[in-house]
Amino acid sequence: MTVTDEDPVDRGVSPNSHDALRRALTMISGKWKLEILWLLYHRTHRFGELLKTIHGVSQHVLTKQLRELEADGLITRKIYAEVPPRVEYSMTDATRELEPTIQSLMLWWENHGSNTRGT
Amino acid sequence: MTVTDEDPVDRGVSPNSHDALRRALTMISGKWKLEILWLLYHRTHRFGELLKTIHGVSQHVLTKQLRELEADGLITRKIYAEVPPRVEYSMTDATRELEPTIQSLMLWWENHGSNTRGT
DNA sequence: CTGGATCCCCCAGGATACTG
DNA sequence: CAGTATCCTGGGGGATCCAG
Repeated sequence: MTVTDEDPVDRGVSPNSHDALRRALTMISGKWKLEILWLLYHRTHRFGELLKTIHGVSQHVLTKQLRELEADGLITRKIYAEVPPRVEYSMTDATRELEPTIQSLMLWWENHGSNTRGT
Repeated sequence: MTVTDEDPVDRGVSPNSHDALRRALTMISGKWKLEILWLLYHRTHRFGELLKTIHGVSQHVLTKQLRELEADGLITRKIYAEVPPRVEYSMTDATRELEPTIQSLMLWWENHGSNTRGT
């Protein structure tokens, strides 16, 4: 320990780690992203399914969030060139490996976070 | 509302977990919160120290983020009734226990997140 | 069915100035 | 030194309509 206020390395991370962290958080901080990922953890979903299942989200926003998740490599978008268009979204390896972290956060929340400002 | 057509898979979580999760994420999603927490992991800091160390943040915003963190029980604010006002911020138990989760997220980022958009 | 294009609202966050 | 009080802007997210 002996953290002399000048020793940036002590937990095995670089000084700018919080910066990378912020980006990581941003990737999953969209209002519906967690719910989307959650559904995709179970199985592949079509756009319409997501729209129906996630109550309260509009196509516009859902599309946007999906696009962002895709750009961040968190989900895969597969388009079927059929007459009634069909698009399926599924998770990626990255998403799957993220799950333990999510679990970790959830556990923490249950222990410490849920009893503060309940706004 | 419960999950609809899929089996209650269970990764040890309740149906509405994504909701709680979002709140947990929100708690640490402020633009400077991670950096603040990071500094407080090392040691207690005064307001002025944080303001100087965290480049780019204004008093206004820093104050706001600190207030939010405090309201969420992530930091402690101690005021010394001295002539030159002194206020010290330090982390709480909750914060300390959150660290592994943060580490987990960081590791994930290094493995999967850093090679997508953003560089 | 999927998902653009528009318009709107709200608020986190930035800049600046003023006090106890 | 620490913290308010204003004012301002960008962008996330909502609603609605149009299109391939």
